[in-house]
Amino acid sequence: MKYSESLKKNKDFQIVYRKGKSLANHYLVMYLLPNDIGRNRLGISVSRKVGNSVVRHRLTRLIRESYRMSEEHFRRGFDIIIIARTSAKGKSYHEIEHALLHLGKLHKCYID
RNA sequence: CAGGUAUGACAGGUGAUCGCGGCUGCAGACGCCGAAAGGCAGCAGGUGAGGAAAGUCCGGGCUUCACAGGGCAGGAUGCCGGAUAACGUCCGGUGGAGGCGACUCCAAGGCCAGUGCAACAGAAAUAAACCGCCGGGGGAUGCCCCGGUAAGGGUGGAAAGGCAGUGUAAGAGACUACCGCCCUGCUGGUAACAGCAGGGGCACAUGUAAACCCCAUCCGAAGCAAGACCGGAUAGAAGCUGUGUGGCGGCCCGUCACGCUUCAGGUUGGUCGCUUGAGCACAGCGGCGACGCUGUGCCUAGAUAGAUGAUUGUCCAACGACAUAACCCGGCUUAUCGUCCUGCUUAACAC
Repeated sequence: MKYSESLKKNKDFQIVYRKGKSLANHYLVMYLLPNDIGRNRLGISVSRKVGNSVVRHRLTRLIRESYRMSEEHFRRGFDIIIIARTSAKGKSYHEIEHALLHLGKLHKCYID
């Protein structure tokens, strides 16, 4: 992705969980923490409770794709973690995308 | 035709746009990141999950522990022969069970080595007389006593081989024929076993060994977070001192190495292992078959928070099931929307 990379280390996840702001809707939870590298780092978490490996992979792909398609609308310089909730299981791309953008607007990091 | 049965194949196709992981080339260049080891951005080309990738139930390779040793304990397997690297898998047989049949199923060694267990019911459960039957004695009606009897009744998963006859007071392998069982011999078969002949009257007498156990065969352990290498950082304090600690799954030996234990703190980045392999395809030969041999051709994911997706057009049997490689193979088991090929079979029902 052009302006973003993925959040990998467990330690970074812990920091965002502890210090970041969180907002949620029916399908997703979003944690947000400003960083100082001028780029966004995206982490996606889908717990085993949601489903088996195939279900979890599909959800991460849908979330990543939704973010990628509207990447230029997000403000830069944040660590973002998206958590899929159990109700997101089996939902289509459009539903997931809608939920993600809704959260972005709530966090005021999404600009039309 | 329809049903059944066995085996095999496929697992949405295709176009456009956007996007992702390896690989090769440009390129041992230039640039960038990093303390270093090392790594990365760009363009082009090509490539990129399954029949079960799953469960992790077996077996093997590989790696390290000492190239892995002795004994005990423990575990696994269990008709015979073969295949294989190996197996608890597969193939071909034997025996048993089911089905009209094609065919399917099987934890299929040993309770005349020993020990244990067998609820309830039943008179009695490894031991037998409740009813009945028969004989004798007593009493007078519907019974009592003694003895014989396992053919009959009843209980049970199982009651001293079955059935028919002879026999008898009534009965009984007490005796006889047939069947079964056990023993011996012969014939066929590599063998499991089958067939035939002769003998034993049949035993300390039932079942259970997914009860202990016995017999035979096999098994060292831990796992790719295995392990090898490169680079960086670091801080100690207290205690114990040998019949000590660890390598080595449990115990005893044996053997090798070494100070050890507790508390506190810090670092935890990179490369390799990582895909050429008991590999795949085709042809020929050998074998009933599993499979083997030979020849020719091919290279077909390799991530490390983890790549196959999204949008849309179109086609089909039309919301396309189950389910995502993580060191690699051989199996087993379980999940699954459906579609199709081929062999074989058909009693009853329908035509």
